[in-house]
Amino acid sequence: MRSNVARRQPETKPASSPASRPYRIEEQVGYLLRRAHQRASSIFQVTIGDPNITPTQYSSMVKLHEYTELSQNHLGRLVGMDKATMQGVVRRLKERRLVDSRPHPGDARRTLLSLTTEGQRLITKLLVNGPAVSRETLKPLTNQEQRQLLELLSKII
Amino acid sequence: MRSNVARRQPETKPASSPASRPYRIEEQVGYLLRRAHQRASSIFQVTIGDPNITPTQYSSMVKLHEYTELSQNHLGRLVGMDKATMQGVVRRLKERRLVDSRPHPGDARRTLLSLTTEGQRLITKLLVNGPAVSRETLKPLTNQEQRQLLELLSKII
DNA sequence: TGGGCATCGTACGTACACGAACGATATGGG
DNA sequence: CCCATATCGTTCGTGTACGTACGATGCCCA
Repeated sequence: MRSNVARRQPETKPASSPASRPYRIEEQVGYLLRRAHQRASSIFQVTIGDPNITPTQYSSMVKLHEYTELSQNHLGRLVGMDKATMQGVVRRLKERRLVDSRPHPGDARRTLLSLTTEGQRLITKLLVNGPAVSRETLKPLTNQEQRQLLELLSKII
Repeated sequence: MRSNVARRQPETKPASSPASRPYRIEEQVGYLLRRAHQRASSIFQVTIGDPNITPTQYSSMVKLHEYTELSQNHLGRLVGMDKATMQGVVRRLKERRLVDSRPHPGDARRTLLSLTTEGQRLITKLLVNGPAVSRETLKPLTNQEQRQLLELLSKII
């Protein structure tokens, strides 16, 4: 198609705006968010202080540290995770004895989650490194740009 | 709440900067990037025009559309994906007959990938919707903010 | 008070994402 | 020419992430 070598400027004129730029995957938000998230995760992994704790496990433990006790569903909503995803995260935390559970007294459908003593100890330790993770991730930006980025990301969630 | 109901201000004084704000998970880049990426992915899924094509499959096909033929490793570098991840993406695209492969003439280690005719047809169709995905994802922002966000994300990758 | 509807947690399937290890091949230096 | 080293693609294991379906339970209201 096109003619001999194919490439550059595929025949999609977006037709939307007249003077629209060519469509480059590297300039699309979704692509940039995926790459940025990749980088942030890898910085987290080497900076947080325990290579076996993942970002989602960390957020879950931080929330449990704040609230003391939460149902699995409620925790999932607080950290922005699907209940199906939450299930796996909680299972792994329980297997490692960082989280414990007991049935909800008044609602037999729910399970109340809380940190074990070891979980408390670990999250207290990891929280010290939390700021360093963000600092390292945002390093390429000036202070003002850092604030801007956080604000813009908040707006599109 | 503020006082007796269990928390706020856990006892971690970050100790780094004197006047540092309390550490809230919702204000950390990594967390915001995860949430933003989630939202972008779900917008992609309902907007791109084929629910069976994922964002990474899409980027891979766009690159193959641009370059005509690429080794698996090279493609992975272009779209920012690990070679192990690439393996699965390519396998699924081949299973659906959207991508084909042939051995590299001069290097027996490599496999050259290209779009099949059906792959060409599909990506040409999906590319029409590409801009709409980004537009929808960036909808909460003004034009200037949109440009800012893209620039800031590029900087931290 | 009972039936319909929502919510909670679980299970299964699919797809990313990456580290680690591996075999095959390529390449450069001695 | 041969070996050390690097690259290419594969496989395995672990951990998100979400849709869908399911059973159990709770709750509202007719």
